[in-house]
Amino acid sequence: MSDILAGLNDKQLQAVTLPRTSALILAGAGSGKTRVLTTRIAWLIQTGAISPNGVLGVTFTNKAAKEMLTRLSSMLPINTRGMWVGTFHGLCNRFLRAHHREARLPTMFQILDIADQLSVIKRLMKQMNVDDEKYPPKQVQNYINGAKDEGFRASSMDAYDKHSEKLREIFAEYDAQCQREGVADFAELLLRCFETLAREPALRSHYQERFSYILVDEFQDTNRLQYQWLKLLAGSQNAVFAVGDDDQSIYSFRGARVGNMQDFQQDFDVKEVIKLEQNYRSHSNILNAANAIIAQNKNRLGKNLWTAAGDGEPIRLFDAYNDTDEAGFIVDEVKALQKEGVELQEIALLYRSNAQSRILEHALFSAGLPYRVYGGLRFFERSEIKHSLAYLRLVSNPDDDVSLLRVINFPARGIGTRGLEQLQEVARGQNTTLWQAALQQSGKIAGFVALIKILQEQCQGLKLPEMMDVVTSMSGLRAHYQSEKEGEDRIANLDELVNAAVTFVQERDENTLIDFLTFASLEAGEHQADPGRDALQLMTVHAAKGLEFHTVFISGLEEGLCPHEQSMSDANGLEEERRLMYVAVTRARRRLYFSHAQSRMLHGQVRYNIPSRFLDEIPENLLKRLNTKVAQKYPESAWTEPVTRRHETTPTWRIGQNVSHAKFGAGVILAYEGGADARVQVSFRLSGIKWLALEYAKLEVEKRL
DNA sequence: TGGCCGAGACTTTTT
DNA sequence: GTCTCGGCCA
Repeated sequence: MSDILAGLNDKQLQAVTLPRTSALILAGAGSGKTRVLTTRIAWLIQTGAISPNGVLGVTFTNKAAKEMLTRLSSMLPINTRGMWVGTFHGLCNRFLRAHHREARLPTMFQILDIADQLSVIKRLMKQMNVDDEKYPPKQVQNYINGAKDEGFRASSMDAYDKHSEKLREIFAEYDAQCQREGVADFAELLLRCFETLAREPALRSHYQERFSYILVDEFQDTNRLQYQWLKLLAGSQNAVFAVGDDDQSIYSFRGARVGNMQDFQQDFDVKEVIKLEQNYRSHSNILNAANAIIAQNKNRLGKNLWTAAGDGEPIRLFDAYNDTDEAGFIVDEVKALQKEGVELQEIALLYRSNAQSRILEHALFSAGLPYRVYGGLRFFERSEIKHSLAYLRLVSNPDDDVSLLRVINFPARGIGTRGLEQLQEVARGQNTTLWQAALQQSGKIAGFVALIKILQEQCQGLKLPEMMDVVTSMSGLRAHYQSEKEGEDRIANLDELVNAAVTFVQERDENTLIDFLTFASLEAGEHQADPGRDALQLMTVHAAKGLEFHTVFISGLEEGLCPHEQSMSDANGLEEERRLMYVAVTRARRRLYFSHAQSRMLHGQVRYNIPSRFLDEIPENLLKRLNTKVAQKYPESAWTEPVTRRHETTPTWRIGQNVSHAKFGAGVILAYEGGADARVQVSFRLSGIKWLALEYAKLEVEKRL
């Protein structure tokens, strides 16, 4: 009937044109998930089922939200600007700004990122005299965020001993402190929105009536709170269209709950589960490998990818002598691919952990190959940017203690630790913010107060980019960096911040300071600039999710790295590692390389790892082994045949690891010798130091608590 | 106040 | 191996 449906396959079409009921779309990698999602919205609007206002579209990343809106406006002649399509956090923020009174937040509340949050926690703990050895601030932060992700406040947390009581107490104090300062952390945005909707029937029914169609992307990544939030907005009437892939759930460590997919079918009485299994990305050798790997997982809804595109090339497997050798191999292959005409930006080097990138970078750098590493500091996380934003935040809300502390003595104005301690003392005594306490001070602190007041006056009526200029100059930031030896980059970034403000004002109609500050918090910017240049893409497997490349190298496929040693002890952890492998494999369109190294330098130690068990799970006929090169390159003595046999749960050994032996009891590994008859030196608690041949001695990894 | 040094960490991180 | 953090000193 209309051309927006043209080219959809049967399953996609079925999903797009479902009647108004809740449905679960199991969308495999490369199955056209985003297309289905956006076409569904377009179809609903086009057929008159709903107006653009009645749609709620939720994603996890700004990128995905933007992509949906862009595609939508290319399909339909509508203005997408006012539509409620965005990230969980973005939409909740929008709600909280609109209903700040009901949500009990100040008009200009500001958003804390993880670093800001940590500094609040540290400060608070110092104030409360909590021992940070016993309660590492990072752990406290995880505790608080974990609780909020589950929908809990301090008051509903269990405490069964001194330790958990203390944590709960810090949690409560932390929330009180944020409330005083008028700031909200990421999890707070969601929780506060949820609580407000739950508490205010009028608001709730307003939104429930408005959003009769709710669409959710990456449903497998939702946490408990997000699930409850969706449930609340759906009420008993609205249709939730949940798109996700349980096999690509790789964020459980951040609170994602795959189980939400099962719960969803129950709670929303889902009659329609549609599987999108046709893959439009890869050749079938790649898909068959992915299918074979993921089939080993017991806990899944079940799905098998297929393609009409033919077998394609075999997957190339390289057995490296060590990590340098592995990197050298990749460099050689990349050069060959380059000669074949493959663009560098179409080639990805994936690894399990960031630490692995260094050696690859080194090899690429020596070979003169341009590359781009994802995952470093993002634009809005840079210190000079955070400093100037802190001034801006103070202009907008001087009660923001985090920002005040960040810049009260930066650039240095002679306000030392003692002065600050005194200030904090006063604030604590009066139960107010640092700013309120600072207003009563004289001397240097009064000077700072005056500066902020002047900035506030000067910014009155200015446009955003002009404000930036005023603030960075008058605060002395610019001058400070100009006098710094290595300050050029920082100055350039400050200029870039002004540019960002210009673009922000142009792209959206918003022009207010608070909108920009919110934008800066919720969208931390690109991981690295310079995307125009043709360069290899280096990133973790996590970062690669959602992307695709002509060629993919997956390196470090060794037990202990992938699966990671800290995840392989329990079944759930191992299954998630396998999903990670599945995600990695399905990134490749045409060519896929696996590599592993017999030894590699990790944490300053040489470690000898056996090949990843995931390699064993791939049918041999899909693989092409490329071992010959290494055998020639290295002398007989140094080269040992790749280990292919192995029992189910062979651990990898490293120095310092706790192990236990049937006869000798518990001990610690002192040294390790690799090779054909690998042996370890163990210091046993009761029986002293011994060398043990790994082939015979039954050593077991000591279980962690 | 800044800089230097030693200790300890160190999986992944959409907002 | 390399980065960050905290303590201590000039």
